Amino acid sequence: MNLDKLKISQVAKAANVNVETVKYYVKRGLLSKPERNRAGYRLFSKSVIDDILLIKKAQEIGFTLNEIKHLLALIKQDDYFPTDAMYTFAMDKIKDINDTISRLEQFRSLLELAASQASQPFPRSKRDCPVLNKIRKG
Amino acid sequence: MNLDKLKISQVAKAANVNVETVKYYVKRGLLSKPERNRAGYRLFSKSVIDDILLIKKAQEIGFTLNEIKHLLALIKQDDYFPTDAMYTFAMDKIKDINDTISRLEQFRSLLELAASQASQPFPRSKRDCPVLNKIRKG
DNA sequence: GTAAACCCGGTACCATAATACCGGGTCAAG
DNA sequence: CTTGACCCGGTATTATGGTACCGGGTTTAC
Repeated sequence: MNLDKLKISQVAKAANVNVETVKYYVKRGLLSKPERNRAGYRLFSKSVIDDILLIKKAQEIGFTLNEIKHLLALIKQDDYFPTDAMYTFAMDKIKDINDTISRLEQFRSLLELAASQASQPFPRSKRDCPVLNKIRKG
Repeated sequence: MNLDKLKISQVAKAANVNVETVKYYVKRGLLSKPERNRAGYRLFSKSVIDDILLIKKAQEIGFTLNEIKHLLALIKQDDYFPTDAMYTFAMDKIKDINDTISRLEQFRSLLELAASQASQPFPRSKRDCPVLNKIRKG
C-alpha cells in the first residue's frame, strides 16, 4: 500500500528525528501539511526527508526555525523565479554569516593563545595573562 | 558613599543589560555573589562590567551560559595557573569553532549562488536550480 | 482474533535565557 | 516628612525548540 508515500515514523527514521519533531515542523509551517489516508494517517512524500535534513543543517549554523521557514518558502516556490526578496534575504544572511565568522575567528585566536599559554611552565599573575586582556578588550 | 562599588542598576546600565539579567547571572553563578550594604543592596566591583561584556561576547559566538561559566571559572582563578583542564577546554572549543566556521562557509557559498542566480533574467524550473541541488546534497 | 506496533490529536512538560511583576523596604531631595 | 527613584526577594511569564504522555483508533503479523 505504499504509493511512494511515507508514514510519519518512516519519515522520522529516515531523517533521524523524532515523530514529534516531524509533527512540530508541520505545525510550525516548515513542512507543508501532508495528505491523509482513510484512517487519518499522515502520508508524506519522500522529499520531506531532504527538507528535514536541510532544516537540521540550517539550524546547526544558527538559523532559527522562522528563518528556515522563510528560506524553505523561497526555495519551494512552484517555479524558481528569483526575486528581489530572495536576493535581499540571501545578502542579509551572507552578511550575518560573515559577521559570525569574524567573531568566531577572533575568539578562536584567543583560545589558541590560551592553549599556548597553557603549555608554558611558569605560572603568572592574572594581570599578565594576554588571553584575559584580549578577551576583556574584545 | 561610593567606595568604588556599584549598585546593581549602575552595573546594568554600564554593561547595557537589565537589572534582572545581572541578578540572573549571579544566580546562575556566572558572576560571583556581591557584597551587601546595611540595607541589603548588592555592591558590585567595577570588574563585573567587563565580566558581563565578556559574557555577551561569548554568547554572540554561540557559547551557552554554562560554557561561559566554565570559561569564567578558569579565567578567574586567583592566579593564572594554566592547567590541563584549561588546555583541553580551549582545544575543544577551538575544534567546535572550526567546525562551525566550516559549516558557515559552506552555507555562505550556497547563499552566494542563490544571490547570483537572483540576478539572472530568466526563470527556470526548480529542478535546474543549482542552489537547491547543492543545499539538498549538503 | 488478538496482541504488538503503529497512528491520532491534545496537553503537559523540559531546558535555556531571560523579562515582568509584586509588595514592601530604603534613601535622598525639597 | 513625604515623594520618587531605587532596591529587595520571589514568583510568573515569555519565546524557542522540542520531548513526553494520554486515551483511543488502526493495521499487521501470527
